[in-house]
This record gives sequence, structure tokens and C-alpha cells, in this order.
Amino acid sequence: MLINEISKITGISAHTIRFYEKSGLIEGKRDESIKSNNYFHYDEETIEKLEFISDAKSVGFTIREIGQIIDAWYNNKYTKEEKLSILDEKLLSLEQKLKEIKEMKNQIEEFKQDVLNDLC
Amino acid sequence: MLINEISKITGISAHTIRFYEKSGLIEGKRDESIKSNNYFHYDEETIEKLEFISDAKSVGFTIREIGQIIDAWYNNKYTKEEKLSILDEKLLSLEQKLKEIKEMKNQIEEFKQDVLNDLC
DNA sequence: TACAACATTAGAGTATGGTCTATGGTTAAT
DNA sequence: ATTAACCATAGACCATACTCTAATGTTGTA
Repeated sequence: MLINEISKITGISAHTIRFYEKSGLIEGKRDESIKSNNYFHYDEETIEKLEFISDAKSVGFTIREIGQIIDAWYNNKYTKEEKLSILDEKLLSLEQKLKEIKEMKNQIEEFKQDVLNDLC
Repeated sequence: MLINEISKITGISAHTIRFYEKSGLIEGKRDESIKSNNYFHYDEETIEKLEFISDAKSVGFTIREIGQIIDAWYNNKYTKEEKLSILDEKLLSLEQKLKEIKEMKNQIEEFKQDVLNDLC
């Protein structure tokens, strides 16, 4: 499928998809049998990746980090050990985020109590 | 206390503190009795605010959002109802982040299983 | 065959959140 | 009195992650 179609499916603009491609997160393939153009073709795996990218951005991962995770899952860039090490590192950082968010929740709950008790 | 002192206490550079001041997150006071300079003076409350800003940045709140929360707690800019509404909104967004992070954890755990089982 | 809708690339522009430089004045210790 | 260490402001610069524009070529339908 071409860029506009995958854009509609994922809700990510063609501009942004090209930006992700330049950033090395996804990779379209050119159809060698078609000589008249050099349009990129995208497959189901790219849809999965783009959906993962959206989710990963939401939790605060950077493009670089997302690239690492995708490479740890889809590519043969890393050894098994390297892949596990990357994924474990990301799991740790998620644990940390979880902790920080819970603490922030408590803090804002306290602010709320102060407001309710007219302390500020 | 002056900017360098509060910078050392909080670990936030004087540059960044000035940036936060320009952004409306904190507010130093000028000592009217001193005419020879117009240095800003900061109090304990500003330390609290700066520490809160660091934590709030970690969980992904923007400068604008942090400003809202600080105003909802320290200022008289809002009515009680508005303050509670702002804080509730932030609590909701933290709940959402919590959910997304847990989902991302599960997804990365799955990636890890795939790696462990040599499926990728 | 016209033309709307699509594709490509290079590169410019934007928003956010800093970070640094230049310039010039102030304070405090020797 | 000198001088290091501090303060202020304006504005330049940076990285990240887009977002858009311009120029140009291709495809598909009337």
C-alpha cells in the first residue's frame, strides 16, 4: 500500500510517516517491477510499527529509543543478548515512570486536600 | 536568597531558573530597600515550586500545565471550583499515563518473550 | 487529453524547553 | 583599588519532533 493509504489507516500524516522513515523507524520498499515511478510501498508490519510508535510516544519514549525497541524486535541488528538488554532497560525506565507518576498523583491529591480545606 | 544559592539548592541552573521565571512558573521579589541593584530574591516557597517543577517535568507535564497546577495551588488566580477542576483534570491525565505505561510494559514483555523464544 | 489526486525530494518553518553569549553593572574579599 | 564572583537583560543558538512549502513527476478518471 502507498503512503496515503497507510496514513489513513494509522491516522498519522504522510509528512510524519516520511519523517519516521527518514529517522529510520520504518522502511517502505520500492517495487522493482515498476519502472515509471519510485513510490514507496508499505506492508502490514509497518502498520504495526506505526501503531507502536504512537503508543511509545505517548509514554514519553524518544524517536531514538523507539528506534532501538523496534530494532530489538524486528531486526537482526542486535544479538539476542543485546536485544534483551535493550528491552530490559526500557522496562526499567517504565517502572521508574510508573513510580514517578504515582508520586505525582499523591502530590496533586495533597494539593486538592489543601484546596478543599481552604488552606490555599 | 539570590539566584545562585537557590540554583545550588535545587540543582537547577540559574539560566533555567530565569527561563522558568519568564515562563511565569516562579516569581522572585526585588528588595525595595536596596537601591543599588535590582537583584531578585527567592524564598522557601520557590524552592518547593522548583522541586515540584522537576518532578512534574519528569512525568511529562508541559511548562503550561505545570504553571496551571502551581497557580491552582499557590495563587488566587482561580476560584476554588476552578482549582479543583484543574487538579482533577491533571489527576485524570496521570491515570491515563499510568494505563498507557502499563500497556507498554506488557507489550515490551511480549517482545521479550518473542526474543527469548527466538521468534524474531 | 485534461486535470485532480497522488507521489517524490530538499529544505524551510514551527513549537517546546532549554542553554549560552554578550554586555554591562554590583558585591565582597584582599 | 583591584578583581573574582556575582547579578540583570536581550537575544542568539540548540535539539527534538514535527509540519509545511516548493518544485517536479505519475496515475487514474472524465
